[in-house]
Amino acid sequence: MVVENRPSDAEVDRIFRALADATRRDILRRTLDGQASVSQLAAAYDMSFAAVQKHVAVLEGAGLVTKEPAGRERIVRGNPVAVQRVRTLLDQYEQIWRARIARLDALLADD
Amino acid sequence: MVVENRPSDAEVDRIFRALADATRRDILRRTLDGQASVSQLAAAYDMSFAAVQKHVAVLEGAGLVTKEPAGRERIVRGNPVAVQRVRTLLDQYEQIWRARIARLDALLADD
DNA sequence: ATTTTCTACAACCATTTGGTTGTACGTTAG
DNA sequence: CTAACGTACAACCAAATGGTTGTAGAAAAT
Repeated sequence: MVVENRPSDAEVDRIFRALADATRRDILRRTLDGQASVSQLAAAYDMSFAAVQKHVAVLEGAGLVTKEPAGRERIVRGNPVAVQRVRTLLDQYEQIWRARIARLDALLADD
Repeated sequence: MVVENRPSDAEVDRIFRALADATRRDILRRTLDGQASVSQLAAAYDMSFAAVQKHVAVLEGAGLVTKEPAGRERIVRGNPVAVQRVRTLLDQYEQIWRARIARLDALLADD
């Protein structure tokens, strides 16, 4: 059974909003490439630990990343399923456009 | 010659930010499906004309939409090329994840 | 046992965002 | 010509964003 519930507007808002920041996109890249603790991530950026913590929270709130406790650390992992879902969303816009082109083609066809 | 210059961080910020609002996503859908004037768009939403005008401006700033004068109206059209570019961006995240999986597979292979 | 490390969270601040109303101006209709 | 329409733009406002510092607590290292 494929769950694949259609995401709500608010969820989509959160996903795109999370992606609308270069630091967060970089965190997503890193954690898709391999897991990292919050402090390891924080070391990579020229901002406070708390700021990076917030960025991770935004990504987590969007479902793009998961955070799992491991001793005193929190391990952050990129969520490939969520990324896939965003692509699916974008596909829908392309479908709309292709449908329009198809209609225009149909108009031009002299059958 | 394929132009396809890699978009800057700021450009990507603008694109995702533009998509992080349900009204703007709806405007994009409509204008990919078929052109519309700003006032036609405004009639579709429960907010002021000026608010819709701003949403269109955000989409235009992100390159997701173009605005062309036609008499006293401004015709808004969705830009399929920009949509395609966003998809390409998302693809890169998936590539990163697939590369990781490939590495893990290589580790497990006992050759 | 003490200190250090990693995290959580609150409080604060400047800037941006998403909305409003109001004014002004070019374009089309009567 | 005058009125109505479509747009642009400024000014304003509340809320959200992206950053900071500071405090506190749990886990690990010495």
